[in-house]
Amino acid sequence: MTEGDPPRKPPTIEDVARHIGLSRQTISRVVNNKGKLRDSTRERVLSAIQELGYRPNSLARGLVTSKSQVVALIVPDITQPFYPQIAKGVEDGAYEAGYSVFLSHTAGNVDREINALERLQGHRVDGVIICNPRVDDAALDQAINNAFPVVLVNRKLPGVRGTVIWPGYDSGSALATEHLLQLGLRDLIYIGLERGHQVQSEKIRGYREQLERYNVPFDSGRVLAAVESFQGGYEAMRAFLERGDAVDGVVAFNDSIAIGAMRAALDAGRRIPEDLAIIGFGGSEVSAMVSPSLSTIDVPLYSIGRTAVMELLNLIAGTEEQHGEVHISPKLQVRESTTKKT
Amino acid sequence: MTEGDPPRKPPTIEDVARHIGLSRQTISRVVNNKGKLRDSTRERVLSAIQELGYRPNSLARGLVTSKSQVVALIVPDITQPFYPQIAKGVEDGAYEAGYSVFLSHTAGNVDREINALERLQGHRVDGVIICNPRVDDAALDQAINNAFPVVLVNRKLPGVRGTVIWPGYDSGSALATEHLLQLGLRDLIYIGLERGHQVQSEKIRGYREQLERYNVPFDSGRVLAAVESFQGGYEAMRAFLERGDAVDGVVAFNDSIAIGAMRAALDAGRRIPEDLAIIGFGGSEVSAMVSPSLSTIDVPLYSIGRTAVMELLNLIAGTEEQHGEVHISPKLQVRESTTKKT
DNA sequence: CTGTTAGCGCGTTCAG
DNA sequence: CTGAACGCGCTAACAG
Repeated sequence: MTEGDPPRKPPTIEDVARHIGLSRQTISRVVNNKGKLRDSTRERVLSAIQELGYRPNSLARGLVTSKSQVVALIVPDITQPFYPQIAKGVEDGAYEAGYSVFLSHTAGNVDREINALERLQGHRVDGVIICNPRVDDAALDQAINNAFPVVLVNRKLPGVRGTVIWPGYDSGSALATEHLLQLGLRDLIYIGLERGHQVQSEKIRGYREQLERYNVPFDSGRVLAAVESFQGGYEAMRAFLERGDAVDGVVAFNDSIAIGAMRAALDAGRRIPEDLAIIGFGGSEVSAMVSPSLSTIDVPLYSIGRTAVMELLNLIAGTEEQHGEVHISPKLQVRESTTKKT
Repeated sequence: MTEGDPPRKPPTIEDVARHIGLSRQTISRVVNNKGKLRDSTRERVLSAIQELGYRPNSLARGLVTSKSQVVALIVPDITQPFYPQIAKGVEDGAYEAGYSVFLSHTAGNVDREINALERLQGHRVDGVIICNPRVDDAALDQAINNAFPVVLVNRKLPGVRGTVIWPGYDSGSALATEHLLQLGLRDLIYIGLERGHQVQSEKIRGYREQLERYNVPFDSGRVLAAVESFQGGYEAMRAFLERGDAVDGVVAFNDSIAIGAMRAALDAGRRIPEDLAIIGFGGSEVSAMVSPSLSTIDVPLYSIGRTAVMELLNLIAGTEEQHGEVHISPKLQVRESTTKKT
């Protein structure tokens, strides 16, 4: 019966105004809670809005206010661990503040990252959070200066505006290493990534510091390079074990690698943790699900996300310095993989 | 030196026009590739755009075209398995089509879901994808009819416009069950959720059908209710084992529950798969990382996400019926937890 | 307390 | 092929 009601245009503020014989401005006032107006008027307007199902058009509003009430989160790949939790923190914080959030993922591709940035610029987002940015400093700087405030997660950008959220990779790694050292283990190895980037080098720094603190010589030959995955950890560990060098403890770059390494060790007949203790990094859900469960460095991802939006909203509101660094401390989470049974 | 350059307003189309002494219209034409114009003119415009760093204002554009080039994805919780992969599929599809995507998560809260829908309505998004909607049919119907096209994932909505993407839960569950039955197992149990919802009942249907096909009586006392988590699976399995009833095979609602159950069985001294075979559902990454690795029903989440956007873009373009159901078939993934060693 | 007048930046007519 | 006028829906100034 209902005749084809194709894209029926939504009601405008004008429609509401005419519906009750008032001016647009009055409607606008009650919608935005600005200025004083009679309660009875407010009531009438509110019920008219209700009746017509009026929703203020954010596009029009943004056009005049130069504020879109939108922020964006750029991640390399939302399916990778870390990002979903960060995204949740961002979403929650934004939601509470009345902001909507764009999600863009870049597939670790610089061009796509730049492209996303430009598109967001077109949408006039009020601010952007970028996780593990791949673009170079100049591009970032340009975006920050010309388009919108930026919060960086996992990337330090010296001399550039924008706030940086930086999980304490060095301290976390130190925590992990010290934990093994306190267990009396001395033949440690580190399984990291192929190419050193900022995160990797910080983690190795923490590892090395603790080694030296315990008077264990740091041997770069005992820092293995692995592909960033379960498989990568497996391969690296298997290859190392075949060398026959002594090892009683493994510090891994992240949980996936750690679990891969653990699996390889088990397959090679090592008992965990009796023969070999392993500790990961990240505090992923998986770490509790594997058997033996994996000790790890718990990174408070959700609060990283939340902190990131809060900082961003501050930047947007202009109530804060244009740059700064927020450090977030990870915690040691001890599980079976480093617990000698008594 | 650069004097405080606070929110320097971005250049408008007018700025570009004046910069090279042409009219706005000309600029607009080259930006939108409409109408014919001299190549030399196009060149000049393009380089001016480049030089000034001009980005068309999507807000203004959307205001006049009634198209925002934005779609939204609503999920209960982006940190739950499934959603990140779906989100990635959505993002990729949208990106290629020149759309940006809003992500909103609802924490499984109906009010927040409605709120998100309204906010998106305000942003004049061109369409919305909702995963596991919690809102009632009426609210959905209202949104669909008055605001934007909707694609539903994991929710059948009879008699309502909008496209539905429905993974074959029944066939997947049947696949899992049949797999165990073919292994010669007959004392099966099913570990599902507390409260039956659409997905749960479909899965149980597939389970039951296969049981009957193999002349194994279906006993509702052997359908366990668990909280949807690793812990939940663990508890349910532990409680069941304490009852002492015979069991040689477990079909689980999802991978987390399956892994929890597996852990409980191992803790109770059962060997897997020798004493007990377990199969999950979902094809999560974890399933390959646990030991023994978990057989599962692999759901092509990425392509579900991709399919969802494609359908949505079709709806937006109006080139397609206003409703329909797209079924996606999951596949059996055999791993150690159901592989008798020979 | 409420109404009137301007644009915000852009695409779309319609004349040149 | 190009320029001028109009309006998308809304808020910010001013009036009244």
